Amino acid sequence: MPRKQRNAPPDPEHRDRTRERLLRAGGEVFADDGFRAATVRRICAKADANVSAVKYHFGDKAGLYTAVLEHSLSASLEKYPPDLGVLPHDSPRKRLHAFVRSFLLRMLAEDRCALYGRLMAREIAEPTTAFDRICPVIIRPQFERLISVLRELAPGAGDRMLRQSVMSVIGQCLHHFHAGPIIRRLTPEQTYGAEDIEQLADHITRFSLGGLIGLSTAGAAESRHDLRKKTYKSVSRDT
Amino acid sequence: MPRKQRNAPPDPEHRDRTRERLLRAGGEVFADDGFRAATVRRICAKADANVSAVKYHFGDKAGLYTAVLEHSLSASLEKYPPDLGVLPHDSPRKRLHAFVRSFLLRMLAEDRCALYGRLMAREIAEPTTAFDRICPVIIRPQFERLISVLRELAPGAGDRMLRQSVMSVIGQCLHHFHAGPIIRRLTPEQTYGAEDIEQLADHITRFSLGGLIGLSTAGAAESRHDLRKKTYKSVSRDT
DNA sequence: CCCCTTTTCAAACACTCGTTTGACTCTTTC
DNA sequence: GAAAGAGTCAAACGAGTGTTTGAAAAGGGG
Repeated sequence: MPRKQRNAPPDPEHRDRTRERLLRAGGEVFADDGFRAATVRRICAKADANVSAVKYHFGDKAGLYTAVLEHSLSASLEKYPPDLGVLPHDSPRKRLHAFVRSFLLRMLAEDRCALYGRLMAREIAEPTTAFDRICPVIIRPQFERLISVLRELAPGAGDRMLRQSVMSVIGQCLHHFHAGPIIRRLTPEQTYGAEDIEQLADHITRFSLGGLIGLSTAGAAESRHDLRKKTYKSVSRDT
Repeated sequence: MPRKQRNAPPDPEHRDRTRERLLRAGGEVFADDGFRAATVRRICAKADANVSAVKYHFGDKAGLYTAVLEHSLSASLEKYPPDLGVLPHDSPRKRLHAFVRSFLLRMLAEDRCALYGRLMAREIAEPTTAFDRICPVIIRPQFERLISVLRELAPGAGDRMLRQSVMSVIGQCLHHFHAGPIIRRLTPEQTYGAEDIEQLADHITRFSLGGLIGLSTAGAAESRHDLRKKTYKSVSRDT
């Protein structure tokens, strides 16, 4: 519903649609700076709109933010569907690769459709009031989906091991977003073009596959008493 | 040099040392909120000091921040030395475990000595002007040290694989700090007591050891053409 | 004694933030 | 043409921020 009620815009040439320009500019600024650091003035300047337009169209800054979230969610799901073309009966490792790849693409792709992934990543690092609505419908399902994939890859693993493995996979992916500027400085060889993301998805997938195997097999054998110096009483194997 | 020149404090009972109270309060607030979100008024309230004390003792907010950085660095190195008692001729996997464990402890320990790790983690996610001074003396050496450990664990690995494996290890550790609140909500079973950190260090170490093995061996065998659907022209094996 | 330095304090300054106001333009409807 | 609504705009408001000011307190040295 881009055309509002029935009144035409005041300036038919400049094609009003201030609301949509605000959504677009807001998405970029929120994704770059996060909710708190982003300013409505910067968003409005980028959208070539007056500051009071935020109040008129969205109520306030938080209203614009939630509108941006919902708007970019649909745009992202359109381009990067949850499974990225992988069927549920594909091999688990193939589904793990699809998960990692889509996760990375949603955050790191220079495409505008990657806005939602960046917003989610910021929401994880610095939750806003919108997190309560996002968690059960976005975060939680992805968490459960990844856990089911990992469970197939490590059939004997216990719940704690699976939970922590999910964190290991997610942590690897998110790190390249949150620490992106630092990584670029520390290792300028690492770039984030389309091919780099594909290669990175391969790396994280293989690294995680190996990690799961390492957890399942070598766990009790040697690293147990080799790693620890003072073996705490806890650390009961959870498999 | 806590005692300044030669004059005693104006209030001998209340034990001046405003400067040290500011350092302590500043460390907590900066670690909790990050440099930008932290406010000097909150720090001064916590330190029971006047706002202008920041200007007097440290020049400005940035001066207090760098002073906090240097002050907490020494306190952290005292309790969590770089190698945590691991000798350079220990086995590489033992050194990897020591690295991960000290990395986690420096961030997640409830101890006040973990301030510096938290400050570093915030600096990685949101660099300040102090990052330029910190990078070559703190970040870079840790990066190189971890790379040398991983190189021993995967002798045939190429530079790119090693770099990305470093990011995989660091990313796993940092995730538990940055996403801590979300993890606690998503999986309340995960806590971060002293024993939990030890167990977490075990998990990340084993996961990463397995990941390195998986990268070195299974790399070319199957996952190569199994994972990819449209095989980009890049992705030259770097081993 | 007065002068000097060090340190503290309440108050204000200059700035940015999100938000609000009231008038204004333009279109549609009666 | 008049009334009403949709949308925009410059300007200001109030609350926050980091920073600065100028005076006052306190002790040491001449």
